[in-house]
Amino acid sequence: MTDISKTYDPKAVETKWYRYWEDNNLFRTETDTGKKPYCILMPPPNVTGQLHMGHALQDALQDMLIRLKRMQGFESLWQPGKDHAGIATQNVVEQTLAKENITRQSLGREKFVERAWEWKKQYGDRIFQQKRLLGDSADWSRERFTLDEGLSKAVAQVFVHLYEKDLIYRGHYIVNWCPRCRTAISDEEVDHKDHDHHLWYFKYPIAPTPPLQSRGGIKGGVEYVTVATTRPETMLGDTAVAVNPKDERFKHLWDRKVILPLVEREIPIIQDRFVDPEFGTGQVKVTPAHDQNDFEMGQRHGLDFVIVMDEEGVMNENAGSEFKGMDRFKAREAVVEAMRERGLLEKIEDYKTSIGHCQRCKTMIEPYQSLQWFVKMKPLAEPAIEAVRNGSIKFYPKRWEKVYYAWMENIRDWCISRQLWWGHRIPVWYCQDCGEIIVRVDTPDKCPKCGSANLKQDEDVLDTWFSSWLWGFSPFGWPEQTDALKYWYPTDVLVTGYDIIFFWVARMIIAGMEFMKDVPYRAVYITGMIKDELGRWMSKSLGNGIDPEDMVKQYGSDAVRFTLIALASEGQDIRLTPSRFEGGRNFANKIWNSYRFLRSHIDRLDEKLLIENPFDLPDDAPLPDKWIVSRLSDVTEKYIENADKYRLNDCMTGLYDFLWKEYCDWYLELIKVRLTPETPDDVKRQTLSLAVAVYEAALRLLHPGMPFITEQLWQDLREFYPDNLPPQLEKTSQGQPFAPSISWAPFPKADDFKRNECIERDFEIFSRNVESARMIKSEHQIPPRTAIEVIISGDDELTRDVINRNEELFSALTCSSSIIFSEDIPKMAYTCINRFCAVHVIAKIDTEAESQHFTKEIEHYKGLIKGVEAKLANEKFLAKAPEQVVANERQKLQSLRDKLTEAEEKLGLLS
RNA sequence: GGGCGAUUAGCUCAGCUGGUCUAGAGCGCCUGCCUUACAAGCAGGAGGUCGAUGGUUCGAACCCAUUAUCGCCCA
Repeated sequence: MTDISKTYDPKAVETKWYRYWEDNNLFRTETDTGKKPYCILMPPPNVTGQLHMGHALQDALQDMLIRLKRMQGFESLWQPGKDHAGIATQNVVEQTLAKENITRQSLGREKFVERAWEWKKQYGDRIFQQKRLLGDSADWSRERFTLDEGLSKAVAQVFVHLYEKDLIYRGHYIVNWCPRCRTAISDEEVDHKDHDHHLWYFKYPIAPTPPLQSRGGIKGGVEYVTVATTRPETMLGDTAVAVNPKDERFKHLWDRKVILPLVEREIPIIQDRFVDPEFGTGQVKVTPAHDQNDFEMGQRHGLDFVIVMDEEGVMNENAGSEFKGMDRFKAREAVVEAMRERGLLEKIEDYKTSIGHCQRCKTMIEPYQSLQWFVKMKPLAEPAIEAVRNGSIKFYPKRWEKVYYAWMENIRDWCISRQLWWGHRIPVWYCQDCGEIIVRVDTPDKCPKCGSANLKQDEDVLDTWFSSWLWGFSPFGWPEQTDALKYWYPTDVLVTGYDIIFFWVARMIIAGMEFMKDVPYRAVYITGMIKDELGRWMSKSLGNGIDPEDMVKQYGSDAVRFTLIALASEGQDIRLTPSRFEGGRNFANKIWNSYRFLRSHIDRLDEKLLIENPFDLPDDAPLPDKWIVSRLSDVTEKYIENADKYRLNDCMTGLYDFLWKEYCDWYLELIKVRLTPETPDDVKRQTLSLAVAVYEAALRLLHPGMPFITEQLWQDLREFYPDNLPPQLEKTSQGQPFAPSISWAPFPKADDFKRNECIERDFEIFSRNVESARMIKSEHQIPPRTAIEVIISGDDELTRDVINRNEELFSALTCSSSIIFSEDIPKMAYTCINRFCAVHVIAKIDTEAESQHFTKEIEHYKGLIKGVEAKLANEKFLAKAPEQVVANERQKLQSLRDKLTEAEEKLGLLS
């Protein structure tokens, strides 16, 4: 570091060191080092993904843990990977094609998939390049992609395994259908939102035979039932009307039929105990192919299933010629209108209801009957529940365990087939000749039953999460029993947000228990989510996102990381504004400048090498030295404790306070007394050796959270040591690929440094009294550099002893010419009482300077008063300005006059 | 309807097992300092009856009950 700039400039530093780390393979891991393994699985981002603040937060936390464990001597693997993101990627590629006026269908499946791979090759690495800007120390050489050959094999293997265990089945069921994505999605991918909606009441005429038994509801000779619905267009697919068998009101309708209007289909009236008599009229329409409850009712009563829409939500021929070809919402209006025209619309009520939307594209979900593949989850869930219950996996914060149980205990079957082209194609083949279903990992060439080669593979692909849920073991080569699998599994901690506990965390645990018979990780650290300053989610549509890459450019990566970690307390959401990163930047700058201070003093020494064991302090070492070492020990101990509990924010704020307040504000200020030109070089060297040693240890403590600046400064201070290495590194870098880096230096331990609570108490006595004296000076406008006489009273032996032994330091920090202990306090003295004693200050007042000061102040106030008076004398102002503004001006005038009077009085006293 | 979280200084938030909590930090504000590491800084200061009510306790921001407001998740 030839030229140390006055402010820290992260740009040059960050790219330089990231390249150094990668070039020297410092993040590479091996399975045969004899070290204990430590592993975090990086939640695989979508290939379509751009880095957002959530990644930045979670990566900062993960990287901090990974770097910490690496420094603590673990073989520390951060396993990276990407997710093929079926729907998202398919959408992006389709949009690209649309620009060339090509549709997916016109291109054909094979070509389309090729294009998707091309897209992935071209853009898929963007997010990992961005992650490098954050300083992520992942082992990139181990990167995996969910569509890679190995992982695809794992997916097929799992499918076959579950199918053979009868845990995967295929059937016609109601699924959540997204008409825009044109695929089924799972329950978890549906967001329910409350809407102000309507309830339409339709009258269905009762079929004339058998003869009328009751006179209820007869109008103009025709009898009706009235059903209420929130989705009028589905009435075209009604195949029954249902009433509750206990509902006495409708006993007369049993065994009757109604004529479904518009379609003119005769449908039965059935009795089903799941009908809620309170809903609408208590008579409900039944649309088995378009509603979950109705579907079940349809099965119970053997009703027809009439699908009235196609996969894009457009009415089909079953809806009748009047409605065929209409979009479902258009059809809704048309059906209502048609019913009105026929006099069959009884009324419309306002109604609040919850409507499902596709999480990805926000389109309203259509409950839709179709042929899909499902996983039976209940039997799989049981061991996963047990794993958390018996403590094999712990959640941080613990409350998320409840959420996990709630979902697991009410788990429903998982719809895993997707009507997409980009993804793992379902490993099922249908013999076109004999109808045999063949389920296997490798493509069969002929039917095992009839020998026919006329086989057709299932058209659908699997839910992307069907590969992600294997992420606990698939990156290590499963199903092969690789060294990596044996070494790293189970991993240590998963760090992720609460938004994917169901999607991913829970399912990963299920998969781990089923396929590895062990948990995939021992801890789950659930982070909060990043929100905007109003507490809203960041989203493209709101335009309230903060781009981490911009923030890194503006404030530096370390500043962004520090800020995010410091803000991340116990999984609380974080309200973020860009200005929050200033705190991190200022801290980085503080670290930088404290190094400038150390360096500039070392540069002034004739012999620049520092002594080797500055922590071995003699008993008569200065108080500040013993104190800072003790504080270092304490902050180290607390850091390690907090890191074990995933309270990483406390780790960071602890270091912040240590470095800024204790090291810089107190310790460095105190050693300045020993760094004057008059001090002999060997005293300076002694002093600086400890100052640098403490600083170097602090850099190591700080490195997991702020990797770049710490590497830069650590590399620079190597120069002060024999062999260009701080003493500790040599001891432990044996056997490692040798490139000196703080990222391989040993992480400090609390007992590397001597904790001394007596010294800390002494220091508190000292510092409290310094503060008292300073406060008096500040309160009474005594300029900092004006010498004062200090008298201390009410002290005890310890206080007197501490002050006496550190008189020189006390004088230096308070600019005092004398310190005496006395109970005889002159009347002129200013007094401040603290916990230990009373501090009195007698200042020699520089009358001339004070006079000048007050004269200046008086002029200043007079000028301001003149201005305000002029304003208040202006009639136009008084007439036109808002009342509040005028009142403010009056108030301002009064306070200025008060201040003027005060200043004039003080000036009077001086003369 | 069920569950969870939040409510502490003007703002954003810490406060872990009840006891140096006589409640802290950052930002903002006020006063004074360009003291040869740092004005992205230094030295001081003002500002809070910890959402409300009741209870447990020698002692409550913290535990319990009730309640209010806001947010999230599930149905």
